[in-house]
Amino acid sequence: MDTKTLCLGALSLGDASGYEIKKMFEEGTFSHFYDAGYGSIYPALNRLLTEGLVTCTEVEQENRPLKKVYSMTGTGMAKLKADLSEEPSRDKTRSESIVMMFFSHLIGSAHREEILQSYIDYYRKGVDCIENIDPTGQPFGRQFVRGLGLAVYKAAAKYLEENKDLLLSDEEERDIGDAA
Amino acid sequence: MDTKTLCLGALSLGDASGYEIKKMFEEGTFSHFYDAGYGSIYPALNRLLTEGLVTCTEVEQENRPLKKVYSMTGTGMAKLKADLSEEPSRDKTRSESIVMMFFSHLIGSAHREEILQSYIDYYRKGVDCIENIDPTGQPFGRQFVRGLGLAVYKAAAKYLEENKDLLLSDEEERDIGDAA
DNA sequence: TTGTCTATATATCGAAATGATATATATCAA
DNA sequence: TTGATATATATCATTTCGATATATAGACAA
Repeated sequence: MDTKTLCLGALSLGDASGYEIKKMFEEGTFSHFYDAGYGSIYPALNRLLTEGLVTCTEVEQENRPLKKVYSMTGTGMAKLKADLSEEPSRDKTRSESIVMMFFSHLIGSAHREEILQSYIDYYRKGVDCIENIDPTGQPFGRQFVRGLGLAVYKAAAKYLEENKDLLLSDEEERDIGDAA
Repeated sequence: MDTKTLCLGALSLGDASGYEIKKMFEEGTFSHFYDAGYGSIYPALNRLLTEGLVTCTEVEQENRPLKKVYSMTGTGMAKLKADLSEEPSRDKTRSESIVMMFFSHLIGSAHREEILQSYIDYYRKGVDCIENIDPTGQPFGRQFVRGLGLAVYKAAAKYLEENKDLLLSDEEERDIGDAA
């Protein structure tokens, strides 16, 4: 599974431009479980075009630049279903915030507080964002994923808030303090 | 922050070979918050060598191939601290399992069950793995991260187990069933 | 003996992704 | 006029990915 598959998935929800698909990854439909940027979305859409899995229509807009709207072909839908029927590979995660908390003995306490507060905010905003999605009438899988995101984000926010003292307390062997 | 920084972080915990560092990403120290493979670890180590941030000693072993053990230099430690003191970029996540659950209306019910069960097992194993790490005497940040991982993994496993009916129930508008 | 599997090790490569940036069409404020 | 914002498409040097290769061993089955 690669960005092509996710673009097909996005288009299975309705025709969209590259920019709109990026929005879905950014702070929308897919944001809490799949990450992709312009540098992979546009090449993926071009590959899908070349392979006949999507079609593309240029649309003129008022007060806005020209827009390319992509649609799935029947072959594209078949490919999406085939990809979804494979064995999933393992989850991939990279969190610089957690790395910094792991090595928090190597950084100053002001930075530590900053990272922690930003991370709490990130999860609280994520909870709000997911809660604002109305699950009514959506496919069961989509409702399930919404609930999973909520459960995880709430648990993370709760833990971060309740255990901040552990992260922020000073260790006797810390070799840099507020002087850093 | 890139794989070089994480390799420096790994070496701040003690000298190690490329293979041992990979193990830390795979099912060890970093596995639930930072992902990296051989294809990025070895080039990163070579770049660190070129830049004088690590040194490397070849060690002969009995019944085992030659091993290259890497150590941090003082410059390497300074670089690690500098990297850890920057603003963290946003978390990156990719979960094919969740993608498949999101589009579960497009796949057969046997595959749905399989994915769900594998995902529950994955989280349950993660909980066991983290619980087996003894937090005693570790830096507070490391203890904090262990607790965060536990909180999140438990919440995910709990949700998955308690809501499996939602994912596995049939929708009237499903256009493929067990025939796929 | 060969093949397969496992574990410990280092390494590589074509394809994909990254992060930053560029460009374009608009609007608005300083 | 410049800078910021929003909507849009696109690109590029660098890094990463996933699979694979190679090496040193040992164990086991055909």
